Amino acid sequence: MRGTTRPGLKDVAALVGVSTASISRCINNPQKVAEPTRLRIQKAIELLGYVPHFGGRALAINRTNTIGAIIPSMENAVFAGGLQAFQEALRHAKVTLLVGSSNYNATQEYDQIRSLLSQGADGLLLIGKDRPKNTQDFLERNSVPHVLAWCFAEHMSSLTVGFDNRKSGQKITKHVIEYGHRKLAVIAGLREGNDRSHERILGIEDAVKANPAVEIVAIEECKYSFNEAGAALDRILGLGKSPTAIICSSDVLAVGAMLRTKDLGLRVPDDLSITGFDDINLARVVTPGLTTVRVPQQEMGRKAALILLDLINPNRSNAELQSIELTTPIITRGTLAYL
Amino acid sequence: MRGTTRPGLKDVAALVGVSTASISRCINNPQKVAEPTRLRIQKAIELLGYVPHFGGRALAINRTNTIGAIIPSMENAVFAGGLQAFQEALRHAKVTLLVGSSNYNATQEYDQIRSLLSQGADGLLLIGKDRPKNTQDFLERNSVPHVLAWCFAEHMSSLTVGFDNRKSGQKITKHVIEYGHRKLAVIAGLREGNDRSHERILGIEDAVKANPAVEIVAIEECKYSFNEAGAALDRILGLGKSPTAIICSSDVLAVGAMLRTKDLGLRVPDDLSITGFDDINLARVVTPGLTTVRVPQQEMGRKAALILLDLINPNRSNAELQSIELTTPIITRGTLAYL
DNA sequence: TTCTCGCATGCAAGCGCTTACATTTTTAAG
DNA sequence: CTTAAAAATGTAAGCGCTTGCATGCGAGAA
Repeated sequence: MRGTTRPGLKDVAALVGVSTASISRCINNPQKVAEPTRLRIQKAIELLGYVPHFGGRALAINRTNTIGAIIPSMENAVFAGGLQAFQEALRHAKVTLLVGSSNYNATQEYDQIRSLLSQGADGLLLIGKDRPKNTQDFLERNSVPHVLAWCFAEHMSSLTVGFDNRKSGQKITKHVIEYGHRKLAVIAGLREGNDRSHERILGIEDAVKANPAVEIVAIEECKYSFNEAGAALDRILGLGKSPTAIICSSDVLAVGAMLRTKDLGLRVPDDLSITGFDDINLARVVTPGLTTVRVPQQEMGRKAALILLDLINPNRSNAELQSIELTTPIITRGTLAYL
Repeated sequence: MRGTTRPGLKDVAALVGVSTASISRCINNPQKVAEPTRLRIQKAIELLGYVPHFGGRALAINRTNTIGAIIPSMENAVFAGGLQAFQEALRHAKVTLLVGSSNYNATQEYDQIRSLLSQGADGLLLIGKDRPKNTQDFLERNSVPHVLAWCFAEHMSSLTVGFDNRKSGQKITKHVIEYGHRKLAVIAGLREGNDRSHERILGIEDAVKANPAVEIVAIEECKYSFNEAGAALDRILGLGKSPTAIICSSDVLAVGAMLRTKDLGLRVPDDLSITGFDDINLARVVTPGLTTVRVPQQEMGRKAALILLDLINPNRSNAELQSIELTTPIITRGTLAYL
């Protein structure tokens, strides 16, 4: 806020006729101020529209009550949903949310981390667990309180709130295999610097290896957009290996593939089965409904917030906080056919 | 960042053997420091992992390089998309984004405004133009640099970047009427405290009034969720007035209504036409595709960011900034039938 | 009445950084 | 080599807020 100088503590103090200390106390420790004074002060604050100056406060208490979150993309509804829940939980604790997005790019993430910290973030929410050494080092050297969401790992220096991407990938694949599919193809997000995508693929491979009759005829990586997914589908079909099911590592990809099948005149699931991952609104809305893996976005957001709030709480109970593993149920709709 | 005390300007100064002023200058005005000194300082900064203390800096320069955005909900993809573009533009200017959400609630919005400002936001992005007097007053009295998106108004104390919701509502309705529909119903977001919804409804009424043969048989308001929209559809159909088209003030509502028609065994558009508003991914993905109004989310986000950056620029050209009006094309897909 | 104690309030010292101004060093002209 | 101007660096005064400590006050105990 620039331009006119806003009212400061001393303006309020002058108006009320007390010292600035009392005003400050009235704001931070109301019970330390006598009732009548408190009321007069509150009235004056209201009247002047006084808002404490952030820098001053931050400098004095060395704390900003701000938490940063860096997500790969706001455009994917799955992160937006998690972020919404995260923010909601922070709001209740009067903590503000700083947001950055990394575009699935490690360097951008590193920059954003530095940026958010230099903006005074008391703690950080990050997505996923794999990051380059320099980023790791930075977090450790500065002992930045942080939690990782969208992943789960027990023995790690960071706390995590999420699910096991590999197991989840395995689970949906088993499910597809149980439906009788033997020739599978995969459309996944770019693995590079994206442990979620990477692990989901590993999980898919786990399930396939466990069953000699099953094979993966193609794995295509692409960006998270309908069109890219459509192109990936084209490449897969172009191979002529005729898979009966396409396992996608995200709903966006799955829906992109479905859209493309429609253009090609193929029917889902009669000609081709498709599964997704995330269970965002899209999955429910396409026809037929997308069989997918539900990711507990809200729960991750909310729980991550609680842990983070605890981590940055100056007088926190020294009880050790634990990583939290959540489950990822399979949501059965219509895109997966029995063979 | 808490815990270990981080290195400060004087630690760096001590290490290099110069005054803190030189360090500061080296960071903010490198050209004011002699080459060799500069190199030694940079090395020391790197070595210590020094990051300027946000509060101190903010206090000294009275600026945070932070901009706040308060959107009604992150869960609606239309805002998420706008926010993403907004953040992207800010990032290029090295400005950080603070986010709040209001849940379509004026009081929460007011709180968030205060909160973001007290977090030091230099400027604010808000959605829509109508807000209670206390909020307006607050913005003015503190002369908060801000821009309003998702709306357009020329003669207003605030700058706007968006489109005319009323005209857009009128336009889609005209379109529906041109398709031969005479009995219309409306499903809209709660008008209360939501000028976008309100104006869209007014626009719909404008179009209807212009044509005596056309009537609105029902207007139902509800929250932005599939289920609420479904319930609204039930109420409308329960009236027995058999409208031939439902105009929805948002894609989420339209898709919710479509989902419900499917459950009821009605066919869209054969039995009932439905139109949306926003043109988010959902609209493209449902079957049949949703005929809707495209809202230029990215463009609004990006342009709002540019204006805001200009507004908070301390040495800004005094060229008057203008509100920007964008167009909202109608996207024709399959949910609107010729009658 | 006098003394104590406790509560409400004021005083003033920083928190880490920037920057106008003062001082020193370097550069270049004569 | 002198000297003035320019460049580099140092000094120190805040920015607005919090908070330990000092002060003042009234109430209850002796």
